[in-house]
Amino acid sequence: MLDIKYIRDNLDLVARKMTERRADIDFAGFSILDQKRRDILKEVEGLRSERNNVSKEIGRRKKTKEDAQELIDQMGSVSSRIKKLEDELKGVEAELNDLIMVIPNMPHASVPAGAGSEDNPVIRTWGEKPSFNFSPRPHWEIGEALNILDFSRAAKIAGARFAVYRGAGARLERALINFMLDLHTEVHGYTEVLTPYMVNRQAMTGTGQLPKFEEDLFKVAGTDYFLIPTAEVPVTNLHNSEILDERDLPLYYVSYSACFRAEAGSYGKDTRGLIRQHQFNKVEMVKFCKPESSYDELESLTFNAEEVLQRLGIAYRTVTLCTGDLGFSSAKTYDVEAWMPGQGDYREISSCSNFEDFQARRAGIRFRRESTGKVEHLHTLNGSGLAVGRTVVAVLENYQQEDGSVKIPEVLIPYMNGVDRIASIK
RNA sequence: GGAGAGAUGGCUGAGUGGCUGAAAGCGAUCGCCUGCUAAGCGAUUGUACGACCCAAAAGUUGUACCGGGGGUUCGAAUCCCCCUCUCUCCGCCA
Repeated sequence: MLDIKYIRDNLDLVARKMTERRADIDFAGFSILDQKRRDILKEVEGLRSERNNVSKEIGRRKKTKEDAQELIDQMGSVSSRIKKLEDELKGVEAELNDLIMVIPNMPHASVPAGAGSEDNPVIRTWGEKPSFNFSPRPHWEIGEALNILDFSRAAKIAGARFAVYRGAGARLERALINFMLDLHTEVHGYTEVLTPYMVNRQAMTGTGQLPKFEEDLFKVAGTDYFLIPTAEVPVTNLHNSEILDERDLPLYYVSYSACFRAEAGSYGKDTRGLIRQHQFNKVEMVKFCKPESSYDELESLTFNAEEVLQRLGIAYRTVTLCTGDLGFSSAKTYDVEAWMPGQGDYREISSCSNFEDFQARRAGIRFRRESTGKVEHLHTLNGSGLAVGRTVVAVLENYQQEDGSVKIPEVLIPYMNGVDRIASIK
């Protein structure tokens, strides 16, 4: 969330940025509630102060056996007035909170204005798209022909938007997970964590999935648990309500997790294949850092994600999300899009974001700056490193051979127990 | 699932109705002392939200906060109720 004082002092700027983001926020209502809250607070605090003083005097008189009944009677009415104001205050604060929690983050000054994904500028491209002397097939055809992906049996046991991996397919998914985790822990300096896949409402609120996007989540019936849509949620919330030491920053975490998304509102989109599943695997990088370094950290985070594709030898491009395409909690996001020959298009395979202090304020994640002794909200970032299912898509489609087999990228061969090609047995 | 014990500041831990934002110890920071280190001595060691002041910072001041929520009371860390979490024992279980 945004700092309430910041909104109050920069109302016009915030309102303008929210329009760019296409977020419809009731700022007039905000101002009224904010003023009302402070008015009530002023009165109630004055009365509480009075009550504290008089109560002390009552205590003193009782000790010296003086009569205090008059003061006690007097405080009775003050207390009931306080109670009434406190109830009122609670209501106003709840309303104000409801409003503030659905205001998205402010886009960073470097984020280009735009309406949607078609306005995202490409900032770099890497690698050569493979050329085929046959027409490249989509991964679901390759995978089903090799009997390594099975969508119809997945539909039988779960439904649409699920997949069963089999044999070398399952091994490929696992190989990619291990390859990515090893790269980020051994080369890029991240600490691996393995977290719960279900979290409570507070954690979901901390990273911004709640209260606004509950319909995108799976909720576990009969409990107050939600299935995580990304490891960002448990990992970022690892430090919620903490004050970290400045010397411990930056913190780098990498976490493999299954991810669960309801995909409400995406009916008809990517209905075939592994691109859009209710459950998929992802290796996620999360950083906690000081405000002054978060944009440098965003660059290195994005390069860390890109390096996975470079080592796999898969062409990609990186785009900056424009204001209209930016996620709710993000101040700036780069999407890395891998070339997928079977789709004939670049597809998002990683999304790297700087949330600045937006999540840190929601989740209460702070650090103490040694030079001033003051606590400040730190900055959080995260990025996929990478979405594993989509990486399988990229490998199958980029490394497909005319005979229907799929070569295994060099770096994955050790993770595939020496297998360098997936071919159908018959 | 049953029975019991707990939750207090960076940590340990006192505190059973008012003088407690909270003893004491540890740790940390600064200073003194000191060939070096250690020891010793002294000081410091909240967070949030308001108000005042204000370019800002600083400062002054008020309120709240002892797991979370509600209640009793003139007054609650302290009494009562509900919830969450942790620990121990029994049962069950991968």
